[in-house]
Amino acid sequence: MSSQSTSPDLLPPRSQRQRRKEARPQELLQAALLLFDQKGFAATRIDEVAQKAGVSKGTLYLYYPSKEDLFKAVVRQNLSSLIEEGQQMAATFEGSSAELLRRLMQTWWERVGDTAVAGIHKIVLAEVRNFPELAQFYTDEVIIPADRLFTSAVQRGVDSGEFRELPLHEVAHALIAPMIFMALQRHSFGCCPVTGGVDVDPSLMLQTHLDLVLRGLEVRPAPVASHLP
Amino acid sequence: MSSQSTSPDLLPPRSQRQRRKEARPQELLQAALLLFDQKGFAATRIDEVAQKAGVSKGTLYLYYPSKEDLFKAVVRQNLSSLIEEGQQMAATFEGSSAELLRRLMQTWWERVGDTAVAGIHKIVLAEVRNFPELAQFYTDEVIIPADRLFTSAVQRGVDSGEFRELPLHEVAHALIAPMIFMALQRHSFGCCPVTGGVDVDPSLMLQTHLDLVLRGLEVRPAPVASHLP
Amino acid sequence: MSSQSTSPDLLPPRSQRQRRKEARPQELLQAALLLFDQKGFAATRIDEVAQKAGVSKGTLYLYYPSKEDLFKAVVRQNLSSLIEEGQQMAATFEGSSAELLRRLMQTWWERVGDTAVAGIHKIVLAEVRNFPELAQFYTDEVIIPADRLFTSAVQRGVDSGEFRELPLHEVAHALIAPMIFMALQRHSFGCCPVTGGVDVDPSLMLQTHLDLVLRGLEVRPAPVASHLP
Amino acid sequence: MSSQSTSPDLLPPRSQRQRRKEARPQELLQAALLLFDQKGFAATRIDEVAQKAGVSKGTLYLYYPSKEDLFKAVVRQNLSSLIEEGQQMAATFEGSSAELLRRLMQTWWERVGDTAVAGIHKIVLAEVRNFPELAQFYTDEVIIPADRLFTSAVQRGVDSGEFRELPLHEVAHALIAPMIFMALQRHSFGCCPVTGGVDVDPSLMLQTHLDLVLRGLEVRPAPVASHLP
DNA sequence: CATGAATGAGACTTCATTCAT
DNA sequence: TATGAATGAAGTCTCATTCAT
Repeated sequence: MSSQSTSPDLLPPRSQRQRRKEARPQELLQAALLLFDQKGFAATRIDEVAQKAGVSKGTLYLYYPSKEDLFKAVVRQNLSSLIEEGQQMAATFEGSSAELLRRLMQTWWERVGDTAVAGIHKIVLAEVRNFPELAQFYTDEVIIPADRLFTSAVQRGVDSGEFRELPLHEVAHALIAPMIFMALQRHSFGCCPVTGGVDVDPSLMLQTHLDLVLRGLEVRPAPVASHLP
Repeated sequence: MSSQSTSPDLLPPRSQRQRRKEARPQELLQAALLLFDQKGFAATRIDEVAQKAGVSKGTLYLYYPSKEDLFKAVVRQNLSSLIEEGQQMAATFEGSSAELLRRLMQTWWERVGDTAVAGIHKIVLAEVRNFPELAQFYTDEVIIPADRLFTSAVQRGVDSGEFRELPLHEVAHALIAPMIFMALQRHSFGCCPVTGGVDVDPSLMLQTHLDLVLRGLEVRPAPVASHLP
Repeated sequence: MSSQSTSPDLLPPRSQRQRRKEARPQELLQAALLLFDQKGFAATRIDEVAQKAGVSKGTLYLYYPSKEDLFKAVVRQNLSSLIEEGQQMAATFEGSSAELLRRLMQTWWERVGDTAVAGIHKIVLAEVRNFPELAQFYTDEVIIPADRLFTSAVQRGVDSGEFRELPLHEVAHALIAPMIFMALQRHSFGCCPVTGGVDVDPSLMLQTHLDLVLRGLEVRPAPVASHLP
Repeated sequence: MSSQSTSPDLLPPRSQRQRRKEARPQELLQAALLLFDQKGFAATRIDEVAQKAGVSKGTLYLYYPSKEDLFKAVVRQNLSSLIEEGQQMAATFEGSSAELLRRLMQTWWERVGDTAVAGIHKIVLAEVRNFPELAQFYTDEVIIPADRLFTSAVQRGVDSGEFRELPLHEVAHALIAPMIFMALQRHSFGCCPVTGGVDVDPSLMLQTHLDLVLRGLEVRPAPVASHLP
């Protein structure tokens, strides 16, 4: 006890209440993410989010003053940070550009496509028209940074002579779209499995897609020159 | 009856009311399609659909006993015929398989991707979880036939030696996903343009995507350097 | 029956439903007036208004799309029409201006001061700050026309040489303020009678007030000239 | 204890916390007065009062166990002293009764009409029905003493032969009503100025009103023409 | 004494659905 | 068959009050 008073830099003892308060945002965001993914934006009830986080409705409003704000917080926590991480990785990557793209997409699949986070994009696609303010927010916070990340990686390959010259945005789009789309599909139909559904294996899909597209990007010698190194 | 089928212009004169009565389902489905596309399922109000179709709310309920039934009718009307048409085209197509794929996708873009019909898929992706019965319905009615159409076209190219051997479902997925995804994107953000949004040009995108994937599918001579370590 | 078809200008038979529909606005406005007067704007519950009018909450919203709109309708029905009536009376009045003022104020007391309508002004005074849009509405719809009515009557007296020249707005204010104030007082304390309250008799008050103010307005001969006709 | 009362400047030094503790009720009442005036009773939030007073919501509840109690405390603090002061002034006044009334009303305007205190009366008028217990309280504490103050002053004028004999309560009412009413008006519309509002100048109003009423009160020689039909 | 996180009843408003006409 | 007035459950959000610390 006396040691505590002499070393104030030690964490002061936290009351249970304080500890809960600090954990609240995390708990609320996690509950919100799962429910948004499951039901969409409009169909998710604030009460349900609060209940899933173990608090009352009023408490949720203590932290997020509206449903839209709650959604924005979920986006920020789950996507903005991830994109930034990807940018770090790309900036320091040393291998080939094809390899960089493989890594970026693999990471994206593990961290987003295969998790509830993918549901966020689903919501945006489906409901952004009814909440125009969210459209701008998501564009600024996610679409533009993500596009920048992928176009940079493709540009890197073009600069190094590894890739052909192709329209950057469109290539980036072609790269990520199948993955996002597969994620959407799985998050919609995947949960309540239907009989006879078309099963696409994600890792096989990822591999096939990369195989296709990276080969398509390659600069390759004209067939007659194929025996040159 | 036979006289009617042979001389449709000799139908006994119908009152305008009768004629309208027969057109009602069409008008209602059209109105519903546009509004579902614009607002999604939950946010579309029955009143608005009725109003757009020029009838009262009560009348709509005469034809479709619930909102969900209305939606199912919209799905049925708008997608089955299209897929069948594609199958016809594929069955009688004479050119290369690459060309067939180009045509299929071009057609899909014109008839679905660039129209309100694309909104149906958007809704299904986003809200099917809240209406599990629709998942099975949509799978049977749309997903499976569409997958069959594209896998057949790829298989055709493999059989003829035009394409490499690759997992069929996954290739089909990789083919259509970027197009559907672009359609979704445009149907969400396209309408309420945000500042700084990433603009993807559809026909450039389509061309780029086909360029990439068809090249990726091509069987090509193994590079001479392939036997090096 | 045949006579009906030949004389379409007779009122068509109304269903009970139709009759109720036509009476609804009246019933709702009456219920709203009483409750607004009793409880104020914020403390009046929409449910209670609907219940008092014998309909459900949803029905009220069919006629008045928000609480503020309901309030505006109450104002329009009860005050705008009354002021217009007063203007008619003033325009055609033939007696002295003092008599005109007496009549205007008598009428005001009977139709407003002594009825629930007085509660409307109470609400505006007390709560208009919280609903700024209502301030403009009430100013345009009530304050300005009422001021015009009274200043005109005073001006009439000044023009005819009956009244002294005094600031018009201020005189009008001095005329109506005690009446309004008495109405407010009675509508607040009057209902739940307190022991020992200061009882002001309305008609005595009205008479005294008019006696005071009209005498104050009179142009009177300087005392020395008092023996002239 | 006795030493303290004789040398108040020698109070043992108090910690700042102690001093603030003693000032708390004052600060809370002041904050409450301003907010009640600005927003009315129902629309004033306890949080806001506490925040304005620089304490937490819980602390406010330590001093005033409910919102209603807080309001009663505000009434008590702000009105009793003022009325008493007026009574002092009236009791020792030496000039004419007309001059006394002028002074009383001038003072009232400066100390109440033009300050947030006027808002208290506004609240009482508007919301006392929802809190019936407050009606009795306010009558005893404010209405009766104030009435006594003004009726006494009028009676003084009547006794001295300066004023005509008229019903006392009603004259008192006619005297103060326009002032209170103007205060109410200004406290409602004054803050959020509406376009085209009817502007009444307070001092011109006060002067006009006194001019009218005091002239109306004057005993004056009967007109010579009074015996004509 | 003081705090402020937490509560939960209750407000306004919306909208799918029903049903008398 | 067609209407549209009426319903009432359910949703988002507010705020006076409580209570563990």
